[in-house]
Order: sequence, then structure tokens, then C-alpha cells
Amino acid sequence: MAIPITHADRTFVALRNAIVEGEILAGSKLNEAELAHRYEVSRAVIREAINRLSTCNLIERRPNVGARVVTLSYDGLIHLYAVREALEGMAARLAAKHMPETDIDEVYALLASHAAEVKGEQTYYQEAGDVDFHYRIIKGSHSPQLTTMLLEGIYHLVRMYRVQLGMAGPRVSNAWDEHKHIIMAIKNRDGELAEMLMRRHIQYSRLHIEELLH
Amino acid sequence: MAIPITHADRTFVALRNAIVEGEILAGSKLNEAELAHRYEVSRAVIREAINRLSTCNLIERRPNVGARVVTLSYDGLIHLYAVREALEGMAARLAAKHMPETDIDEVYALLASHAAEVKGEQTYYQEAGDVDFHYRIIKGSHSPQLTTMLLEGIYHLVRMYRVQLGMAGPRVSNAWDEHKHIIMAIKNRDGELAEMLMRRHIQYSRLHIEELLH
DNA sequence: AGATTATTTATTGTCGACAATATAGCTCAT
DNA sequence: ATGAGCTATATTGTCGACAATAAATAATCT
Repeated sequence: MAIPITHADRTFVALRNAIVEGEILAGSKLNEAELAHRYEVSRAVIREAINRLSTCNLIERRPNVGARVVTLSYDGLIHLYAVREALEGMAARLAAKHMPETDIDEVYALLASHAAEVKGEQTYYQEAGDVDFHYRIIKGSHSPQLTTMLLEGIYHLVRMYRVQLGMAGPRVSNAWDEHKHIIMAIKNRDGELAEMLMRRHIQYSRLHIEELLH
Repeated sequence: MAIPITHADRTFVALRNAIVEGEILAGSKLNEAELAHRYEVSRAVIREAINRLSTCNLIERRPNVGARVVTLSYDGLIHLYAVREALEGMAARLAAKHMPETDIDEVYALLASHAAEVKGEQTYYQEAGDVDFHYRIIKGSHSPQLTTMLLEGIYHLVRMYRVQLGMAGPRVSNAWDEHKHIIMAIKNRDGELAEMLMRRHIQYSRLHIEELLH
């Protein structure tokens, strides 16, 4: 039985994408009536979608005033990466404890399949490869809390920064090596090392971004 | 101008307390119509309150089926403390960077004022003192994300475990010493040490609980 | 009888209307 | 002009009714 999808679900996802992609500008106000008309649903549906968006930290709500899309700032990005570092570091530690051998091997295979690209051009880090790696480690933690916080609470905001500040940067082969070392630590069931490597990996990523925004 | 409070706000807080205190049983289903009648508001208000509860991880929602209060489990508690360790560790690290001197001194004074009680009876850790300490460190991180995640997303669940599994335990004077060392590290602006000490502190707390639940 | 399919019932999802509140614009006194 | 207070307008908060879906029950077939 497929999970049923309500109008609120669809509208939530549509709104989220519009915000992340910058179609709805950062800092702009969300008018419920206008959105209801635009997405062809009732205000109740829009309100539910907006409520969920605030869970993702993509908007801020004030009673009787309304919701605004968050504004992006250098400071916000730094704090965001601090949270990411803490949570994903812990995810790596837990993955070393809980991730089944077969899943670990799959990640290995995944990295291997990207080896060629890395040596050749600079296509790895850009999109799917990186996201997929982190996604699997997070899932490997077997912690529902961590998973929802990261995948529903942090990653969309990270993506929003990536898209709107145009940071797709190189950092290709380095990232690939770092991924390799992390999964090795997990395979060795060395949670402490896995956490440390993941935190370093995210710190490098943050430093790289700080450079770009100089 | 005081922040306006809507019916949804009040109902949300009331429901949250009822769940944390166990008045509404863990694992039980939330019937919107019944709750609307009980709290004397419309279903729309209840629905909004329920949406916010799911942000706190106090309930789980399934489309077209409804919301259930989470069930408490040993495993869930362990994972919860892992998240807490990661986030509060990072909060301590950031507090060492961002917390103003005056705020640090206030925490010092706070701890000093509890010194007498600690030496005498076993009243410190029990309630307010502990919560207040952690609250101030978290605020000191100056990270809105961390603050909302911990104070609105984790702490109520922690309290729910405390109340319903009846874990108020001793751990008094030890905790007090640990707090002292943490704030000293923060005063010395040693973020790395502050994080490590905070993580240890929470680990001890977790171990203490594991013992209680044997 | 046991399982399978209708049918009924209970509950959630969605809607449009109205109430409460905040914002913008105007009036007027200084 | 400028600011304070008032009025008008726009927007959010709340409500009750209806639609869509899932759970519970009854009816049917093998």
C-alpha cells in the first residue's frame, strides 16, 4: 500500500522547492491567500504546508503577522554547518555501530564506481554523488531523530544556500578521498575515528565555502 | 509589546504538558474531535497544535489515519541521548566562542549559590538547577538552530522520559562538579575542552540512566 | 467455518465564511 | 512639517460543514 499523499503534502513539497530554488525570494513574505490561489488549494492546506516549512527552518512565523522566508547570511551559514558537523559526526559514529556489513559494502561499491570520474574530470562532488554518500551514512546511524533532523531539517537549507549563493565549487577529488576514509573507519567499526573524519570532512567543506564567499 | 498568544499556542502547550506528564498516555491515539471538545476549541486549532507536536518528536502522524503519542523505549532513550550529546557538545563549543563574559559570570554565580545545597542535601541535580545550567549554555551558543532543536525538539522528550520512567536519580554532587568544569572551560575560551566535558557530562548522565533501567 | 467482499461508521482532509488582529493611510492638533 | 490618535484595509486566526479516506461491521461465497 503506497503511502497516501494529501494536498498538503504536495503543496508543502512544491513550496519547499520554490523556496530552495529561489523562485520565492529569500526574505519575502508568504501571503496565504495569494499562495492558495497560485497553488489552487484552500488556505487551510497552505497553512499546513507553511507550518511544516517552519519545521525545516526555511521560514519564520510570527503570530498574527505571518510567515517570511528566511534570509541567508554568512553567519547563518556558519552556524548551519556547525549543526551539520555535530549531527553528521554523531551519525558516522552511530553508523560504525549499527550499519550492516552489506550496506557498508554498497557504499564502497558506490565510491568505486565514481573513481573513474574523479580521476578524469571534476564531476563527483557536484551533486548526486556527495548527497548520496551522506544520505547513506545518515541512514546507517539507524537513528530516526538524526535522520529527520538532517534530511528534513538541515539539508534543504544547505541546498538553499548552495543554489542561491551559487556554491557548487570543485573540492572533488579531496572529497572523494575523505569519503573513502570515512567508510573505511565505519567498516572497521571505529566509531570515534569515523566521527572525527566526518567532522573534518564537513569542516573542510565549510572552509571551502568561506573562501568562496571570502 | 508582548508576543501575542493564539489559541493554538495555548492548546499546543497544554497538550505538550499533558503528553510529557503522561496524562495522555504514551502510544495512545489523538482523536481530534475529542481533543477539540476537551480543550474547548475548534478542530483547526487542535490540528495546528498537533502539527507542532510532531515537530517536537512527541507524536507521529500518518496521513488519513491520525497522530499517536510516541512510545518510550530503552533504544529510543539511547538514541535521544546521542543526539543530545552531539548538539549540546557543539553548543558548549560555540558558547566558548560567543558567550559574553557577563553571562559566563552569571552562570558561575548560579553554581556558587547552589554550592551550599550540594554539600548539605541532595537537591541540586533534581530539577531546576540542572535545567537552568544547560539552558544557559545552549543560549550562550548564540545559534538559533541549536537552541530550537534542543529546547523545543529534544528537552521535552527528555523530560517525558524523566517523568514517566521516574528517573530523577541522585547524581547530585558529581553533576555539580562537572558543570563547574564546563563553565571554567568556557570562561577560558577553550571550546574544544568545553565540548569534550559537556559530552562526557551527558554520557555520564546516560550511563546513570542505563543503570537505573538496568 | 473461514475467508472475501460489500456496507456502514468513524475519523481525517479540505473548504469557504467570519472574527480578531495588525498594518497603512488619514485627520487633526501643535 | 511632525507626531498622536483614529479609520479603513489587508491579513491571519478560528470556526462549522462537507468530502475523502480508513477502520469496523455485516453479508456473501467457497
